[in-house]
Amino acid sequence: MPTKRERPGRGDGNGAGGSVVDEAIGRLRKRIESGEFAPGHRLPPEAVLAAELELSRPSLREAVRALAMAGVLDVRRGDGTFVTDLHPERLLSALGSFLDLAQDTGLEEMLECRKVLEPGATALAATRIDDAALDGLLERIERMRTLQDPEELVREDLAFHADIVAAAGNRTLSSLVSSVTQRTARARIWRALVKSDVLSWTHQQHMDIYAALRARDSLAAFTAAGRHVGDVELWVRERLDPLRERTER
Amino acid sequence: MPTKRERPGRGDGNGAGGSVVDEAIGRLRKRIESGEFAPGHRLPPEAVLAAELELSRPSLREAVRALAMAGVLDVRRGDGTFVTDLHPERLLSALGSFLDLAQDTGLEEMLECRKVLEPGATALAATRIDDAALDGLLERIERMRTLQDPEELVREDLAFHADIVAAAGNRTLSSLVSSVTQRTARARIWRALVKSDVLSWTHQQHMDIYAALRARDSLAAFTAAGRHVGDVELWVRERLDPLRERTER
DNA sequence: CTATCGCAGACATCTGACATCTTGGGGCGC
DNA sequence: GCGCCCCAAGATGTCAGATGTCTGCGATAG
Repeated sequence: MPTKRERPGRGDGNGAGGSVVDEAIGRLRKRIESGEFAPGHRLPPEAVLAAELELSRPSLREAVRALAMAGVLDVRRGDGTFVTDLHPERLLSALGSFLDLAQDTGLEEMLECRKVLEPGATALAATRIDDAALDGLLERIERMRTLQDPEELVREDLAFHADIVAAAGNRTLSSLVSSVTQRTARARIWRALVKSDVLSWTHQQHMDIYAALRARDSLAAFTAAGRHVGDVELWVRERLDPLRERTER
Repeated sequence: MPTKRERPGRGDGNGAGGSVVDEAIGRLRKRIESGEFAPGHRLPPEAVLAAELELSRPSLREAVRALAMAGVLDVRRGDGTFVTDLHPERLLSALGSFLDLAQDTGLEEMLECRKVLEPGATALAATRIDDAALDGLLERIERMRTLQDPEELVREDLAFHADIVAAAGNRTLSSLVSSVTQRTARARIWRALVKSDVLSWTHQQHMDIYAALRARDSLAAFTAAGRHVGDVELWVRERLDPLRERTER
């Protein structure tokens, strides 16, 4: 029997699975991989494509919608369906936009990822950051001293770290970090935690990181970022653990 | 008409956008976020859900398919549609499988990400790895000495590093690394590069990493992994650059 | 008590049609 | 001749209805 089509557990759904739609996704994927549908390419109208793949338009639309969700295709109403630029950061950001649905139990894992990512990214940034970006960072630090609204403050803190990673000049790395960071940024979580005592030590640590970057000192940047994230992790953990016991079933 | 439905730019497709389907995706997302649809929960039949959201079944199916692709929903034919466990690694691996569609120009960025990720992950693994995992690593190293087929060898090398990251005990971190690593693992690229001279230094470096892990020495593990990835980067770069000039348009 | 059969429910898919938006060209006025 | 406006073609967006097929569980017979 050539195609017995047993069910491979349908692990994550994509690939060439048992359904017509999954198979269409796989076929479209292959045609993109092969270069037949290059980045920026406009693919045939839905009706034509559906005929080629031998399925109905609604089913094709499901496949296209799925690929659009993954950041691979870009459908423009009234115009056509196009292949995106397929830049890693686009695919990663599509991925990351769903990461904040993760269970709260994953928060510690996320923080641990930050602990791995940010020191390296900051060290990398120290070798490449330009003066304009440095001035911007200093500006953000100063602004954080004046802000009172916790939500605004968290946003600014996030932007501070995002700017640093962006200064590393690796957009893939940026997307990776933002995927993880965004997850820890749920306002509703932080709002209950943020108190006035945060500013005291975060400000100093931000200044340490800034100074290391200004000096283009990778090692110091690595150390400062590592300590900062580590302290944040401790701070969050000791405030979250008692809260978790209460919500335990 | 009550809902004027203006278009807010339709950023990357998801969220509550201009189309009925996008809005349905956003609404389902919110209901999952709010806890109304908890992990493992079975959501209403398509017909009922379509009625609730005030759209047709094909459109609802597009939304459901998109969320299934993102690893948020799990549709079982003949049974129903369920919310997955929403573990970060599931969400990451679901859309992460599309990362290898990224343009080849991103390969250097990917390697740089590995340079940031692997040392930290390896250092973390040094604090948590158990003896069984260590034995498994040694076994892989030995197996790599005997293998000849480049493809098999690359696969084994990948598994070696994946096992280390897995030993760090952070599944989110594992998925993150595998997203990046998998991208650099395109067999067609490596097959042209791998030569017999690879084994000499990779074997020694793998042994260094193994020794550091066995000693539970985080710092040594960090250093060894960093040097290994750095050397791989250099090795790839000096073999890829001349090849790139040739394929330049 | 167990194993098998059958039915109801749920997803899978198709056919066909209509609505709406984008785009580019033709007609009109200047 | 040049530029603006309008409209028609094409593409996606959405819907309705109908039928196939599989899963899971209860009923039934051994």
